Amino acid sequence: MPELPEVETVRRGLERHLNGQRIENVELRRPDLRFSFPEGFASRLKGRLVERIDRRAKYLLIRLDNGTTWMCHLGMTGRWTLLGANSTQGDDGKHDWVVIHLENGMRAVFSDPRRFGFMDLFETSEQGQNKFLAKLGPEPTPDYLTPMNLAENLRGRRTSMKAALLDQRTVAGLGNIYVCEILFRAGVSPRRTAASVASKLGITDRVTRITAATHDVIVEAIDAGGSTISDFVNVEGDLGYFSHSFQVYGREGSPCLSKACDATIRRIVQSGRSTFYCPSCQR
DNA sequence: AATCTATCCTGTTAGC
DNA sequence: TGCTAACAGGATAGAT
Repeated sequence: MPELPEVETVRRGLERHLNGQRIENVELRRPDLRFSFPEGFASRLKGRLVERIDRRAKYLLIRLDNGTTWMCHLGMTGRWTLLGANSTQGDDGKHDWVVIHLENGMRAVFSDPRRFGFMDLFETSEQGQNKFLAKLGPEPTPDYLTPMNLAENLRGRRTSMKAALLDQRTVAGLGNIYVCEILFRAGVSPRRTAASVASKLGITDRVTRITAATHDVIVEAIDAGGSTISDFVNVEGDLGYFSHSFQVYGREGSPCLSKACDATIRRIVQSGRSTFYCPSCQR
């Protein structure tokens, strides 16, 4: 499944192949994915030049030459594949919903079996008003996420730390796996309330540790994504390349990997999602 | 106002 | 062996 580093890898791959290319034709093979495509979607893309591609959280933002942005979210199983003019490789057909025909004869194919992905079009100048982007919190990188603004976003909230970090208004782009890993590295229990982590008095040790753990996990994951998936074309499967580094995710019943800890990783359900944590290391 | 729950979807896997 | 049920999860709408 595409996690943030894979979205970033896809961004780089799309940028490499789509930048400067004109969209010659767009095939829409169904009227919706997670949501309906916007009105006139295919015709509004047709004839446009791709200027560059940005990313915000897990959203791909494809900038077109007429001042519009084509937004794409990969959902759970969304994938872009670049195919040469005569190639059918990597094209399973069954879940290929959007086919972009480029001027140079290549095709960019969006497939998504579970259809949790979605696309949108908006005026780039009105990006701040886009409903998907408007409420997002800071990116999980040092330039944006600081102990100060994390503390502000947690202060007074009665919800659990797990739920607070999954909330895209707290930090943008974190998913279930990352939140589990971040809280383990920070040594903070996922069950602890946000309010107890960010005291009224100011920045706490826990806030500092969560901030640093977030920066580190994201950087490592992006590096792992970048090094493992070297070429975006014909990406192999959805297996988590970062998964070999998991300390807690999916390790229920296995020993904690911290030195001198003999506890067992536990799984609980919070907000309808699995949480993995070490009851001894995370307090 | 904040926070919880159900919903969407289907391939994979665990259990009987 | 073959069936069913649980599970995965981002973001939204609606309920509390």
